[in-house]
Amino acid sequence: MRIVLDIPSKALDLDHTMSCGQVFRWTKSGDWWLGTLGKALVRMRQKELCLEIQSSTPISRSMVESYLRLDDDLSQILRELLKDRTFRRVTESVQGIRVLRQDPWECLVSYIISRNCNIPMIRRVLNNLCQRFGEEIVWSNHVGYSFPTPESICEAELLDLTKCRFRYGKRQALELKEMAKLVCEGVIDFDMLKMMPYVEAKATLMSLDHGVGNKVADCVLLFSLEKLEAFPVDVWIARAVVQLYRSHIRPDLVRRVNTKSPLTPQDYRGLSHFGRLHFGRYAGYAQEYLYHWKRIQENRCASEFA
DNA sequence: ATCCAGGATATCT
DNA sequence: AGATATCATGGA
Repeated sequence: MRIVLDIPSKALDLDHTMSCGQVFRWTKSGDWWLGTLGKALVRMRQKELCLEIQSSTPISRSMVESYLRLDDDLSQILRELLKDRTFRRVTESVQGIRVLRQDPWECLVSYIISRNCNIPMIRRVLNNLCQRFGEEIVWSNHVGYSFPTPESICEAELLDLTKCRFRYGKRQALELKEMAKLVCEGVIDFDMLKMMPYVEAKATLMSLDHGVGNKVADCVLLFSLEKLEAFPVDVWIARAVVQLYRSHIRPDLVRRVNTKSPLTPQDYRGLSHFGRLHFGRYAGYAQEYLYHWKRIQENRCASEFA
């Protein structure tokens, strides 16, 4: 399959999009990115304005276009964000990032696991999880694993889950099992969450009380539940915002970020609220550009994807 | 050795 | 409401 990206609204930089820390399971070998979409093992590569896609089993063009959010008019989104002159500095070095439309269950699990971890570790743990509880997919010389279904996690033994070596072992194994159960029972209904307004959907996710706080909720909302106004805040975003928008941020918060003291819940609300207010309905897009820009600046993206 | 990474939560005051 | 302790991996 080929997708031609010959108009600005369809602009894309596959490398930046795959490596900017929103997804964790894609790997790059040569110029091909290899990953899974549903139960298909997929590889894609970009040459200038042409995207080439191959898969182990047939997948539809609309499935790929949806995943890459090619339905978003990127030139229009950036036109809105670039009304802020400061943001231009960011897009001088980072271009073509798209927020991906992830599967909500995979996204939820990924960000529950992500707590207090760096990206290589998140990748390792997720791979452990998929190898143990997903389905093996063999495709010529490639081997991959589909993401475990909620049912498979629901039925998993706690001891087997902990073998995935989560950051917070047994505690997170329990959280995943509880979440899987709620999804299986229909208590968590991702289609409902997609239809709710941002604030309501976020409150619903956080009220479940199984490892979803402010940050995880915002990531899941942005990356899988159509809330492009969500503005997740981690240490990198805090540093980027303090560096670029210092005058908008309370001095004591600036000092705490600069001294690398832990972010309090109020700090989170302050920074996330600033993001949504300042960048508007596409704050989540701005967030991804800021995040990747700051990590490149601090030299933290050195090839973690082999 | 110490510090740090896409934090959340229970338990204090 | 706000501060604090706890959870407990693995790389630099």
